Amino acid sequence: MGEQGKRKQIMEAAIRLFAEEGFEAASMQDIATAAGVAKGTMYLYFPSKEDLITQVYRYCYRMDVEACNAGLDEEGTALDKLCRRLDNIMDFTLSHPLESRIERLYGSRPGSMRRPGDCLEELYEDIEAVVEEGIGRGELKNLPADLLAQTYYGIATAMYLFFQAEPELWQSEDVRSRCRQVIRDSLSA
Amino acid sequence: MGEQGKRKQIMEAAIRLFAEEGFEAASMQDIATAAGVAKGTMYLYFPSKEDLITQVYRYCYRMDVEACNAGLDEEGTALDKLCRRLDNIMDFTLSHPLESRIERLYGSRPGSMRRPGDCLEELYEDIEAVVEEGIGRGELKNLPADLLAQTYYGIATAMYLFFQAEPELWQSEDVRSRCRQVIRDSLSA
Amino acid sequence: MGEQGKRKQIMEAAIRLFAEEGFEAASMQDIATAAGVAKGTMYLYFPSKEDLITQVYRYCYRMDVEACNAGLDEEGTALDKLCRRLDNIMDFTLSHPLESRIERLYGSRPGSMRRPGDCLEELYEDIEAVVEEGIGRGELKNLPADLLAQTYYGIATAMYLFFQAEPELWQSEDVRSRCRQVIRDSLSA
Amino acid sequence: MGEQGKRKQIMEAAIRLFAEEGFEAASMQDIATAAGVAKGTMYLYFPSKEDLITQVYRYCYRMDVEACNAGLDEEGTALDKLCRRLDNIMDFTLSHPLESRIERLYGSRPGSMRRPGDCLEELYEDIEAVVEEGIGRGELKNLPADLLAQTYYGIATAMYLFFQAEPELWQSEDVRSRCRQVIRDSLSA
DNA sequence: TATGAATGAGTTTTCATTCAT
DNA sequence: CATGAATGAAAACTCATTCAT
Repeated sequence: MGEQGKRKQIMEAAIRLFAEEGFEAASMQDIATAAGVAKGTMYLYFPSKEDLITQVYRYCYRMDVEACNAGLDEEGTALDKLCRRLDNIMDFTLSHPLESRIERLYGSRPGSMRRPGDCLEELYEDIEAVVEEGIGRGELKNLPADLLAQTYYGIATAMYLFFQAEPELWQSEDVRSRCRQVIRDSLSA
Repeated sequence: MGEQGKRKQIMEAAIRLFAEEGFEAASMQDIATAAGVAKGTMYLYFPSKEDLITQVYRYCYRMDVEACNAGLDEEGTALDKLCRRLDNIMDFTLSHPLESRIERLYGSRPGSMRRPGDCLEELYEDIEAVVEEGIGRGELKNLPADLLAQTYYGIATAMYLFFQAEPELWQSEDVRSRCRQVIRDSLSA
Repeated sequence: MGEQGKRKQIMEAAIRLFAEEGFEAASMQDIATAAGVAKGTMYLYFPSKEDLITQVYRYCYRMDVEACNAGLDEEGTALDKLCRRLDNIMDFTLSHPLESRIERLYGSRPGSMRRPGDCLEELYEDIEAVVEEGIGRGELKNLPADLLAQTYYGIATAMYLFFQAEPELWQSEDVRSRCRQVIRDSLSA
Repeated sequence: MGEQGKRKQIMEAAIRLFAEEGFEAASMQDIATAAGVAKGTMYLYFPSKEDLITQVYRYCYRMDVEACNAGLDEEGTALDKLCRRLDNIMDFTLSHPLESRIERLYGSRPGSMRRPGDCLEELYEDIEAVVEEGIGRGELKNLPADLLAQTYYGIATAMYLFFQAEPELWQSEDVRSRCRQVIRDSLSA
């Protein structure tokens, strides 16, 4: 028992410390201590700190992608899908603030542009696919699909940053529907 | 001559290295070398690295704020002001990619929420003031002013990140007007 | 094996270098090299240079106190105790010149008066207790006990500094008895 | 005016800062600032910090020697001279605590044994001359003259350290005469 | 003479990584 | 597998000293 439990302990401690202190300020020793393992043990599961960071990021990113894509195919139109996605994002973000902070920290990491494959690509592709279809159908504005996708992502990010600070506001169905309306208005043709 | 030239050299080297490598990865020695001064000279102009970071940030931030607010009062409605602001942001960002990167890096620094007075406050206040007025006049959607302001900011950020990658697209008046339309649609009542 | 051997190596190297070069002039690197360990290893055993200094001092001080107090209760009168103590001091000092130099260096460190608990207190108290008793019995001169104690300490220090330079002289029982006589004459009523 | 005034300002500031902070902790900049001159000016009057330290020490030392020797030839016996000297030391020390602190600091500087000519030699020689004569006359104990001189010096130092802490005690003629008696008893044959 | 900006060697300290047990 | 002592490269910062003005 616990063979891969160690790995999980390390990941969880790393998520918390990276989110709270940042990737540089959290030391391998800090994480080891928080995870209840020895420093050397870290290197049995992750070949380097850089690797740990990447794996932590990918893990958070994957959680996010999956949470965001949940139930999208139940929706008909592109706008419905994007609004559903907003709900998903918000749920994920409010229930997993550490993981969503990791994503943001990693995204603004210097040199992140030099790490192709790491960053947001799949997420953007998923959104872009929906957006492209919507543009094709004349449902969405006629702008480059990646621009629209990025715009959508920007709005969603703005909103979850806002509601992270005031989570109870998002409980109001009225507020939620008006937020969806912002999405609809901004993107629809 | 050159007395305060040294200070400028250091600031410029710091802006470039911080933007390219990040605040932690760029060492004082790196910056000194890039600025063509000795390590010790850095400390004649900036008492500590943290202080250098703060001053670099404030300098970039101030440039940004001033560029963004230029000519806003020539515009009548809140939406006009916000669209003009989008143009300003885009101009600033395309002509000063390093400075605008510094701003983003600083904003996502760990512990940045604990540094009051440093971060974006004035910028948000400027936007919020416009937004609030627009809401009051029934011109903008009836949502919390800070949420609308943050949404606007999110869209603008999304757009400038997009156009930084494809700057020539922003040259098209057609694209520009459709971008403005996204702003209008998303915020107007 | 050798686990706490490292700590000892470091302490010994530190004692030698501090005694020879002084606390400021001996760098952590110097001491590490002399101890045959890496710089980083120093910080496994001592959290800072200041801490190393304090621990080195306390170690020397404790050796001294214990050596000086040995067998004092075998002596009857205050003067006998103080003469026995002189023998002890001299033995300690001649056999541990580095340790006794550390004590003097530390005592004359700037700011040492601001470090209560560090400096000589117990040593003085021990002497003072003997002196006070001797004054009470009319055996010693009627002067403030702390003045007499300090005077005794001054004589003893003067003597060990002298005999450190000419150790073979102290081998002469004749010289020793005349030194004791100096103590007796100076303090007795 | 003030040509050599600068030199004096620097010396006085150095005496104060060295006495208060120690030779290493007081920086050339600190002293320059305290003296009201520019850093570069320091080097017009003193070729190096080490040299400044030495000159400061010699200045204090000379003051001390002169103050201590004052009026000695008015006294007849060796013991009278040594008691008079004690008065002189005490007066000097109580009126010039900084200068006397400098002497002590310098004396316990590491490497001071490697600086022949700097340290106490003349002072000891003066005392030794008196002591030798006293031994020759049978007035003082038959011990090596340098040992007796050092003992005398140790007692005097102990006393002035004591009375620096409680200066008003030294005002009592009774206390003073008993202190002189300690000197007499300890040294006389 | 006087200045103070500039220098760079040197200091303390941290931390990712290795490896013998 | 797990440990944690040991390492040393690298970082921030200080300060005596120089030198152009």
